[in-house]
Amino acid sequence: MAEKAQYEELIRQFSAFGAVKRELGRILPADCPGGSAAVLTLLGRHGDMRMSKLAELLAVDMSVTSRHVAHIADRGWIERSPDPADKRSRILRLTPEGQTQLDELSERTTQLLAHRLSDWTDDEVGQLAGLMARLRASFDDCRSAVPPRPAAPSAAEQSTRTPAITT
Amino acid sequence: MAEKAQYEELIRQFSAFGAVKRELGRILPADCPGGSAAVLTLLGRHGDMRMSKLAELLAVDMSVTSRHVAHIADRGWIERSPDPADKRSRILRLTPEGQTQLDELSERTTQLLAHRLSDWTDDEVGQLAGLMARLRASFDDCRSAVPPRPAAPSAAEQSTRTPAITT
DNA sequence: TATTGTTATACTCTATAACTATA
DNA sequence: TATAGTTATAGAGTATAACAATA
Repeated sequence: MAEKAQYEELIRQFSAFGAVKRELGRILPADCPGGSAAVLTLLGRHGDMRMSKLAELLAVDMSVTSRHVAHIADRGWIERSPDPADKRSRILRLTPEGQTQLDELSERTTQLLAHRLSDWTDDEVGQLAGLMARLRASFDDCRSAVPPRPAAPSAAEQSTRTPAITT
Repeated sequence: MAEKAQYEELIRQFSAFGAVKRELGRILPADCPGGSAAVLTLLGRHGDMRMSKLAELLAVDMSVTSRHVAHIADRGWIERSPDPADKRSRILRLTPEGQTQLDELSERTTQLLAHRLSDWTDDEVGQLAGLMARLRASFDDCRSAVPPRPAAPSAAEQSTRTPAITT
């Protein structure tokens, strides 16, 4: 358990991180904003998946996911095939054009980081990535562990989407 | 200089960090969104300053700063006094009410982090904060060092604001 | 003429709620 | 009745451009 002053310092760094995020956003292609880039990256990393799985990985509401996905589908970067096992679902898959776009994204961001972090060692980059991964994990763990009722959180409580109205 | 795969991993962590940011945003008081909180925090940390200095610390355009500042001034959390040395400028200063609001913010965010990072050591928290500070510094350095003409970047190039039209 | 700060407008990301079509 | 996904609407953050007051 750390000191309060350390948490305050950490919060300040979180806030300042926005500037880094914005600079990375500026190098994106015109019709591929951050949300689209995130979807392409996750599909490239984890392979074909359903909307709900993608929403979970993005850690945003399904409605948000739906809009990002529609945007990149309009541009032919992904295909949405019906899921034979469940006609409500759609399977998302990168098209060759999507892969090309993803390669372009990777090229640009990698190049920017290579410039900006030219004096960072391989080990330091790994440390930062590792600590940020652990940070995310610490927040994820608590999302299911903390809620009011300590026992067996329901599927609805863990869901990333707007709860349906239980009339 | 690190490997391309490491940069890609780092980018993924940057993207996932949004979930942490959003969770922190959810605990803010109703009339104190993230932008207002950032302004209060910087004024508490660095003391009285002018709009332009604040915009630089926030690393956003002055127009954005102006809106955040207007929001918290409307609530009586800061005073905007005319700068005797330059009548175009305004000096921003936390009011006692602003300090109270800032204390409340600090209390809430500290408490959330204490919960989420309960299994992090003091040293680990410090490492993450340190690496993020260095990350920001690496990006800042390049902002003034990289532009097209290598020699003596003009004031306009370093400014955080929309350049005036030079008619 | 240049700079400080404000305002108007537009774009991106997000969440909530209501809706559909399946299950 | 519950779930997968879509769409409409609203709120926050940001950037660009045009503007007023002052240097």
